[in-house]
Amino acid sequence: MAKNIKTRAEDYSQWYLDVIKAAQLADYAPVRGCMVIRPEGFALWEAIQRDLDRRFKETGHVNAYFPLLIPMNFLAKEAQHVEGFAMECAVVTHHRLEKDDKGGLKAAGELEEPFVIRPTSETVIGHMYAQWIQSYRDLPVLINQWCNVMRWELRTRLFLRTAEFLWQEGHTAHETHDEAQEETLRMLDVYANFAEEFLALPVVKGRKTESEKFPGADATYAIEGLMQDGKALQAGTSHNLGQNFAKAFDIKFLGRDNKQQHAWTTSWGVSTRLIGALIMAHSDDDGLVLPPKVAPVVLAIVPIFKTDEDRAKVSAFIDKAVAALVGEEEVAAAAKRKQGDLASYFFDKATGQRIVVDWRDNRPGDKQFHWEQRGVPFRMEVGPRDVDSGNVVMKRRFDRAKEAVEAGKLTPAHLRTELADVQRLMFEKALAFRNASTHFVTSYDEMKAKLETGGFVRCFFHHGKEAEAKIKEETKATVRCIPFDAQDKRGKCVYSGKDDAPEVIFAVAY
RNA sequence: CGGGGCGUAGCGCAGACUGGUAGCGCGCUUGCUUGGGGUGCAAGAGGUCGGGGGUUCAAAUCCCCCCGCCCCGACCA
Repeated sequence: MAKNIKTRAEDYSQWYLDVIKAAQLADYAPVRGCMVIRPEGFALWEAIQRDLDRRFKETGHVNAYFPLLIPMNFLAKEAQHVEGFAMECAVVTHHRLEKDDKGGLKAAGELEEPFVIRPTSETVIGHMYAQWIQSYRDLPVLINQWCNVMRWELRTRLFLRTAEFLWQEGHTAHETHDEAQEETLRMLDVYANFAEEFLALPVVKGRKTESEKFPGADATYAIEGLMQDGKALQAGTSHNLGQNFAKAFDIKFLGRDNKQQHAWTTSWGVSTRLIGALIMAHSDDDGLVLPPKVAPVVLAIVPIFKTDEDRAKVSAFIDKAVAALVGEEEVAAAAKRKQGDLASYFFDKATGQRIVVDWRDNRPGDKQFHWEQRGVPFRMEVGPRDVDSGNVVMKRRFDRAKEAVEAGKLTPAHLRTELADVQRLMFEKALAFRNASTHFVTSYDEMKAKLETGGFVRCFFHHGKEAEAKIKEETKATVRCIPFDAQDKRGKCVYSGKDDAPEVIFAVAY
């Protein structure tokens, strides 16, 4: 039992924070609502970036960078957009500091027009697109940027909702409505595939209702995941912005028909919130559990020895095992860059994933907890007994399975197969949980009862601002989406009793 | 912004009511010991007691003002 982590049953919120702390993923920053992403946490973001960026490139997108500061008046140009974001913007009003009479500092140089720190970049990017797009020949524009944004949230939680967070935002411009719609759904698919294949997180794809959509969008689509406490988490969104931003920022081009017209734009994003999703979806009472594809360290080897003689014996055995896994060349390279008591070897150069041997002068139990809490998919114990028997003990983090493996079988192919198995099993486990936590209801009473226990509640519902607000008040649940997989099924609304309502998914969400 | 709570070592806290040498646990450093799931012992380092002012021979402690943080609510593509 981990003594520094509360159990999920005891206190789910505290468990979440304890897991983050124990795995050293993040820390609170000196500024309210902000976090420091520590190396162990940032490695997860890097893995996410690496894989997603490849998927963006494969769908024809390129990266660029737009500025952090946005003229305040830009935000006001799109009516719904300002409505949605104005309240949570941080504003820069001065451009320099000077000494005050108490030996401190005070803001000098007040700006004529304040800037906002970007809460999202539709406005500034729209402004630039207006200059770049003149003809249908300039379309489509398919740009993504990786950056930070700031939203002055009143209540924050590490990774899930922080005042500043890292994300990527794709912004595209197209010649026709249909093309923009196709792009919007294409990127939703990219997110869904990424979540399921890479994060082992099953998601539901669907459209947001009017009251839940992005301010300024014609339509918002999202992927929704289910966390272990039965709450839903929006894991990614893709917006069809229609011509709203094109009109607000004057993105016009001369079409094939020789007429001036507004472009059709989209935007889509995922954030460091995905790290929160990873933790909440897979981790257990012993700490972090990482899907192998995300794990910076795939195998941690814990040597066990008492005497110098044993140590030499164990060390020789481990050297051989590691060489079989990473190759002699990598062993030599690792020896050169080695610092401290952790030997670190690249198992996969393309992803930077490593194998570590923990030579620190701690007790073996300490080391087990150390790597366990960090979610490392496999741990291997090697002691004199193992050297003598020719077997090693492999421990699988995901389900604590323990297996004696013949040393000769420890090949890269074997480890890759094991990692792939865990990746698959983790997805299957999460999927089984989600399916077991999804209920179809036919009455409002039944819906309320199911929402009490958490999970996705599917039902026929005539969505609309008023009804949704009322239901949220009564149950805390919101319409997560109008799922694609319901196709065009129609039925009697659980709330109004009227016929011909579409199927939606309700859940209490983060 | 409304209601409640809290600021004392890196972290978690006691001390305050009743003013009198600033403490405990964890962590950290060093040494010995131990080593197959969080060993044990010993020695040691570490402090503007959130800030300013006041009362007093004397303030972490009493009084006044300010600042910050946390929880509940409002807010949250």
